[in-house]
Amino acid sequence: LKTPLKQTSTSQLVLTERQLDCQPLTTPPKPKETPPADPWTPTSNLKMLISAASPEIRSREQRRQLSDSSSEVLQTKHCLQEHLLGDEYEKSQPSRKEKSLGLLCHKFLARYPDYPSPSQKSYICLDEVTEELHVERRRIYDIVNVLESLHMVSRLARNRYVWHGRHNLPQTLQALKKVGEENKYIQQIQMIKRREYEHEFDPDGERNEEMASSFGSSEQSEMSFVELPGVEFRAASVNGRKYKSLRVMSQKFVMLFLVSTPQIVSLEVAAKILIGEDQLEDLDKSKFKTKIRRLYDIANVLSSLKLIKKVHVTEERGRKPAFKWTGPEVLPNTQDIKLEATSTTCSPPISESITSKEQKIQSAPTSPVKISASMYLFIIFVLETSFSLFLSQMTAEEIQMKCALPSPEAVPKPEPSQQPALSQPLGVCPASHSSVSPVILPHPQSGVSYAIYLHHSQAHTVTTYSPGFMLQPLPCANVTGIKRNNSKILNIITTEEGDTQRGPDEPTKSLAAEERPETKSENSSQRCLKRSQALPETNLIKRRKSDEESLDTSLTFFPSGYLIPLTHCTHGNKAECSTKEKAGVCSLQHPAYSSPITGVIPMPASELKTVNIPAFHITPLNIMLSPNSIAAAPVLSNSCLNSSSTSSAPNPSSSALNFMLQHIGLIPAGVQVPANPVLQHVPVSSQSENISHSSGSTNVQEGKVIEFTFYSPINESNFLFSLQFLQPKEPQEPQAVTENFFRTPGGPNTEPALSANSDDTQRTSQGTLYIPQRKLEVSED
DNA sequence: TCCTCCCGCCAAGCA
DNA sequence: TGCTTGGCGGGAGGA
Repeated sequence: LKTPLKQTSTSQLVLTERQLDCQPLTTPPKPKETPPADPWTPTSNLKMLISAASPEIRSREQRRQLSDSSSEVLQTKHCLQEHLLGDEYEKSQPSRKEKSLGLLCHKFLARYPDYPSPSQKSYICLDEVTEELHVERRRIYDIVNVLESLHMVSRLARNRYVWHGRHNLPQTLQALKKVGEENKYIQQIQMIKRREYEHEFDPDGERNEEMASSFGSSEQSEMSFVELPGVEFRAASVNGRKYKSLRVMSQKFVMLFLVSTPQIVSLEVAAKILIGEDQLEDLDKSKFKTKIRRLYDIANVLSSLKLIKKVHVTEERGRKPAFKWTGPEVLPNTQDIKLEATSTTCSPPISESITSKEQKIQSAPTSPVKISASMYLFIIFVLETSFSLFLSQMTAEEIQMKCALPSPEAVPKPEPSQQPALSQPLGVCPASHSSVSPVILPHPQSGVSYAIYLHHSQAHTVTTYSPGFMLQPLPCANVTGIKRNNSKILNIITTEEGDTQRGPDEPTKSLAAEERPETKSENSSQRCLKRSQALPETNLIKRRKSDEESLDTSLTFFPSGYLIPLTHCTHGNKAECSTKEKAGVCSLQHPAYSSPITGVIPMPASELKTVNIPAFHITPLNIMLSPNSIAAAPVLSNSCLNSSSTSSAPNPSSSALNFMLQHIGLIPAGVQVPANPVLQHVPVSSQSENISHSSGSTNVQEGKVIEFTFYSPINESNFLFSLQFLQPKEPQEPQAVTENFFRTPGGPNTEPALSANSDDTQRTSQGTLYIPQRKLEVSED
């Protein structure tokens, strides 16, 4: 059926006319025909626009006065319309825009005070509303559902609602933010954005598989309506349709804003997340369009409430509609504040619960010293990505030859008595999971947990830690020096937080106290790989898969790798080293020293053909971790990097970069920096000063470099990073790319200085992030 | 042409 | 059983 064409007949309101013409009506017939007091006319809508633009006149009484005073004018206009010709009259009809849900919502809101007196409840009768506003019930439901999602109204009975106004709004937003964090919307947003990029270069990529992985726990996390205590939810068909309800969609939409930084959400991303939670596999176009439609409905109401505002995010691929949160800032609740205060005044015991720890971290987003949880996640991600890329592009032989690492047999096993004082010798762990034991590293803010697969022989050292917070920094070891290549890789795979979804054979539930069985089936490894796909980029997975043939099969199931210097961890025995290790991957050069960590993101030569200028690199270079730092970093020595030459040039990991930039506030959430570098001169944004979680050492040097220190809540160490905005003035040879890659504070290819501070409280790691200079803008309509 | 979203069908669910 | 509620998608109007 088509939308009824506009009628050109005479006098009455368009809507009234339409209602009379169109049978049957969903709206019950009016008991009596009364002259419209506030009809849909351009004048009335102009009135609404004016009132909407002026909050002062938004009170109910003033509105009604306006309406009354203009009624005569309106009637006169109607008389004029009666004498107009059909075309003219049609032109005089309210345009589509004037009948928008947003304007209707304005009218609806004008009927009730923002903050009604608690003693005097306002009731909403739908029949009255539809009558007075001259709209169909269906439209009122749209409005009421969104208002109900914010607990501005609640349903009393059929046709009857209670108006709460904005009294509950702060509480509601706080609750929604909390739920949004628990549902890991940050990660989902990042995942979608990342995938968008990858899809550009890999349209046939295995997106669904990765998405499914990233939304793996969505069924579990899929929540119904978020209620507030004291605000009862009595939706009529709540049980049957709650998952698709506009109410729930509205709440989720709001959550996306509340957890995003900056608080800009594009419709596309929101729709994908909402679809992803419903049914990922059927990610078809019609479903997407439907979600977008609903989001427009919701956005119109939220805009009327002045909670969001439409903007456009301009990126490389064009202009995208998005919405920016303009509502009240949602502060941590009192419990979080209390936790924060506690954490700053005394050292919490090691056995402090994860939840408390997370809350503490979450509650200090603007701490001048501590890193935000997002930043922490970013570090994990960058390092993971770096190493994944590295792994995916170097065959075992290459690793062996280029790194020229001694075989594990050549490495003397340290005496057990020495181990506590020694930093953890690290290397590439054999991919065979038979020798690894998992622990969970919970991500503080958004809930993604990292399952860290320790070597079997290492697991026991972890069990000495508090099970409540499994990874704890140990007293600083006596560091006498740091050399490269002393690495033992611990596998880290990302998992969704919900342990309940794991099978009984899946080990991460056991936290640190459990050891992994010595033997682990290949299927388990594959499951690990699958879960690991939640974070690595799709093309990485593909590349990794394509490289399986060239890699030892033991690497096939090597989801990702981290170098985690764990003091007190014994290095694995020889039996734990697979053939891969024998090939030099899991070799230990100097067991007595901790590992300086240097990362690289190789770029295949094929990409260099089209990307001949290294606009940016994300290179956690020369990350020097104190031996007692429990941190993650990609494993690759400078010597490896240098010898990589042109065959393994850096790959700009745009996803990681975007993650980084967005979470330090340099670019909006809806903006992506593409992988293809386009060099534009953009001075370092003043936003760089808004790195609220940076330390006092943050500074901008000549508008080109930002250094910031962040604090790892897990190992309680500081990391020093610098963002360098590069503007190459001339194309560089691939070799130059490689050279730049190794830039360190001391210059290219310099030996990283030992940065472990003598003061234990200032243990520092360093890295350099090369950021492209790009133009990114958010425009408002 | 694409974006925006009005409009009303019709099924689920309630009284 | 009639009415309420609301998912859904066609397609109109606007940019």
